[in-house]
Amino acid sequence: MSHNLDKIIENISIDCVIFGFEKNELEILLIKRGIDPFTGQWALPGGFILKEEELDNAAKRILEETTGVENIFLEQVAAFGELHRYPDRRVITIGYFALISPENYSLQPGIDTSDAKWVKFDNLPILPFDHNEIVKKALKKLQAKVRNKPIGFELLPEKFTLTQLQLLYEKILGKKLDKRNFRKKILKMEILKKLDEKDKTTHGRAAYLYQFDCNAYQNFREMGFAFDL
Amino acid sequence: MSHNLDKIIENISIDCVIFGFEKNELEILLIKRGIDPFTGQWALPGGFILKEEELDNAAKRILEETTGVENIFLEQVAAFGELHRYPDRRVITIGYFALISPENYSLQPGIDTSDAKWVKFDNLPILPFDHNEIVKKALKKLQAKVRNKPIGFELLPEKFTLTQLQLLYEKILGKKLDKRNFRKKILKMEILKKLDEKDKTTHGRAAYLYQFDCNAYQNFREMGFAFDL
DNA sequence: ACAAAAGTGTTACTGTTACACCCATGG
DNA sequence: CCATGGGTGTAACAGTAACACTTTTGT
Repeated sequence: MSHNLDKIIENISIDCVIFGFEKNELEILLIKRGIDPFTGQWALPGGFILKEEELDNAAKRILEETTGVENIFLEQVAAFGELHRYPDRRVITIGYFALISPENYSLQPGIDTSDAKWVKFDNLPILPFDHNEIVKKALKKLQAKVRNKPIGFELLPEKFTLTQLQLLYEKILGKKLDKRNFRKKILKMEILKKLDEKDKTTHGRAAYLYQFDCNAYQNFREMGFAFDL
Repeated sequence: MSHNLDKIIENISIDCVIFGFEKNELEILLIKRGIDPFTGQWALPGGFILKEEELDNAAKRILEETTGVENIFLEQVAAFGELHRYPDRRVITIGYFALISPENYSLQPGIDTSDAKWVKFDNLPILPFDHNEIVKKALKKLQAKVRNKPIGFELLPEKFTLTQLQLLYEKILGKKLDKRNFRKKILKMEILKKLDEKDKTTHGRAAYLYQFDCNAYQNFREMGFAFDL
């Protein structure tokens, strides 16, 4: 059921790019639109801002209402305002993005949405509006972020192997990394706790599981890496 | 004279953070508001988007109409949408920023603007709306940019000394840099042409003047520095 | 001749890259 | 016992950081 038109700002919307990582694949969360324009097409979860609502809250609310994913931290990407990006009238949209671990959330399509699913990033279809543009920019932002701050906590299950973590980085950056160098680098940060358990689901030798050390991790993220002149 | 209200989108505005560098000081371009709210106060140049206008063009037009500065490249910072940032009604603003060399532009206050001037960044007054927030975020973006790509072309006069360039970097980054290391680093990029002329306006020993080598500079900027994992 | 700013190299250290083999496990 | 993926070290190289004195010029 759509929101009352009186309560929304007609010319500004929000669209969310939600990245997930599952079965060693980078994914993105799409919804099937339940209203015009583009009813029935897969698109980014999005919606309009209420007149009395902060932007960040609007993003959270819209994501929850359309996909059931709640209580996550969304970050702004940019505003997108091409003249005819929205067919009916002039609508400028503000892109948001987030990283989550799909297995921790169950999808429940809601307002204006008839379905919701994770799609492999590599198989992303052509999306309506300028949604492919938004995804592209969100990915760039994510790549820039990965170079500055450690990432992964949000995308991986609680326990994971170093190989999984490396695959995640490779998917985000779109290139292969050296196993030994990657491990050295990531372990030197001292944000990982090695567990006694091993992951036995894989074929060959069992791999040790790791956990993020939340305190160290948070410190690191707040400071960022120092890329100083 | 204000634009016709029918032609603008009421709920979305643009505000511009224009950085300059003059007499070894980082500056910012402010206008004196000629209309409510906040008539008579110094603020960022800003205005509303026309219904049939691209965002980037709107930013250019607004900057030109309010300050006389034209034909420069503006880059988006972010959208700012706090509930009561604009007193009369809900207005979400999109921040833009640019770097220019003040001496190359003459200021001509225009629409809705009674004056325009450069203000030292260190003496920035308290600005109306959330303009101080916008400036803060624009500076962060500028700092991030400086770490990725060479900068300066836009902010310095055609001919400049290495000391001037270093001061510019120090002002942007807000810290002292080592003279020898700075020179080594910047010269190794091979984006500067050493001239035969010297700058005799200073007190002590005269310094050689340099120019940017536009081709090399553009290449460098497009590629960015490689901060690879 | 003195005050002011320009210019210039070296060394130690730190981080990055490239690279190949043995190990544990399940089937 | 073999196929599969896990795990490990080192050496060359590149970049960064710390550091102080001499040179040129105008007054």
